[in-house]
Amino acid sequence: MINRPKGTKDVLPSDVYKWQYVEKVAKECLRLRGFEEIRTPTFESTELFVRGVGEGSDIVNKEMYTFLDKGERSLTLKPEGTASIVRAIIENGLDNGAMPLKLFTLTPCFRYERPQTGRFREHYQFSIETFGSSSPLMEVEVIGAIKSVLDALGFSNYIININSIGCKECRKKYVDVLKKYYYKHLDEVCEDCKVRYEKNALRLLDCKNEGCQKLKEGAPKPREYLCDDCKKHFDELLKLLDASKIRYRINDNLVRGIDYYSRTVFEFLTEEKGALNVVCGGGRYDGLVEELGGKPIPSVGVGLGIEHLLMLLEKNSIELPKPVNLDLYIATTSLNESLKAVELARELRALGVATEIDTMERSLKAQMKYADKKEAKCVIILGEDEINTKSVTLKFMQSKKEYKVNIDTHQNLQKLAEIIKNN
RNA sequence: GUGGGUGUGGCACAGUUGGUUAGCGCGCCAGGUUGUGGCCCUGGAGGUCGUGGGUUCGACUCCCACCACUCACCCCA
Repeated sequence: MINRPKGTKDVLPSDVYKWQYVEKVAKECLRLRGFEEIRTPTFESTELFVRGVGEGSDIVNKEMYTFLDKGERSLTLKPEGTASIVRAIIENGLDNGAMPLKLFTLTPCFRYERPQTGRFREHYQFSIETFGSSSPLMEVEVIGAIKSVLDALGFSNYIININSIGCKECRKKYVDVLKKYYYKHLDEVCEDCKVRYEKNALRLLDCKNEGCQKLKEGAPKPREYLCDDCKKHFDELLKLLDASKIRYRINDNLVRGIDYYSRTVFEFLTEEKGALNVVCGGGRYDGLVEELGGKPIPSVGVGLGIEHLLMLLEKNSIELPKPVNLDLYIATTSLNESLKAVELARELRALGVATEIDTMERSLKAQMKYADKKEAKCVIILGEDEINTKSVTLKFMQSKKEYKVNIDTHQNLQKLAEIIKNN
């Protein structure tokens, strides 16, 4: 027995409609705001992520699916979506086009980590990426866009947390101060924090260990060390959010795990434990395009995990609308009848009626049961009488309403299709 | 990478002082009026009890190892 690889998931027919619905809603929300879709490869040169995501990050250090292809090229399955999009922009010269660029994408992401609730080795990320604006208006645009998706799905059980970690310059100063503060207490701090101190000191701020909380409380915060420009940017952003009636909470301990963020970082947080507590997260990454070899173009983006979102919707008892998959089932009990059914089905499908016919040569009872299981909207039994009189009884499974309909002319078939659609 | 939990037909489970044909529910297939579903009844298919060793006259039940899944941590969507 071959099983699915660890950390992957089968989306079964009974659940696919949820994915389709979320995708449809998300794409429509973004389209309404002038965003365009972009699609990039599933794998990229390893170098792209090493430079984009950051050499110091855990994603690059221990979580990437990296392999050599037969031409000895080092490739990596996307661990996140942003670097790939930035590469595509530079490579295709979109950075020379109209600004701002407002893009969205839906892409699988791969990270080699131990799976747990809401966390997989392959997951789908819906992300929004914008380029060209250094104004806080763009943060509001991006936050507003992803919020509109959640609104449209009826999900509001989150709090927007926001913070500024400063630009390269003021962050460097801040990290020095932070390390100086922690230096004296390194023996009191948990093992993880010791590692953080060395590798990524900013992350000291989101340690959840009980013993570290008190020290964390007293630690200096990024906002206290912002340069004038960064401070102004953040203040304006808050004003704009207020004016947009977007509710948020400043969280001085909010930092993010990917190196490319600058100034604004934000997360939509829920009450859930563990990985599920983040609905989506993002921020500004002004240096990334240049870092990857393009022009110095400022950027803001956000990513949302589809599996996360679906689990959260379920936990919040939010039901997504289930479409009618099958409009009509045509039952037959002989090969001759089946031949006629094939013909009738072809014409009705051309009229947009989702139609299924028997392919098992089963009894009428078995076929009715099957139509019931498949939640067919209605059924026609096509027997010798019907074929001879060119007239069928259309039965609606739920209401049990029945209609006598002639199937002799194309016009009558159109009528039949109308009846199915309108009931 | 670290720590905990669990592993019995497609799914959810019962099955312990170890005893000989391994059970139930749902699902699936067929039949119960030869042209009609959802309820009910009957029958059927389907399991080397995660895998490999060990203890024993005998193991789904005890021991060991491995594997898988799962939850939490690190990290992250």
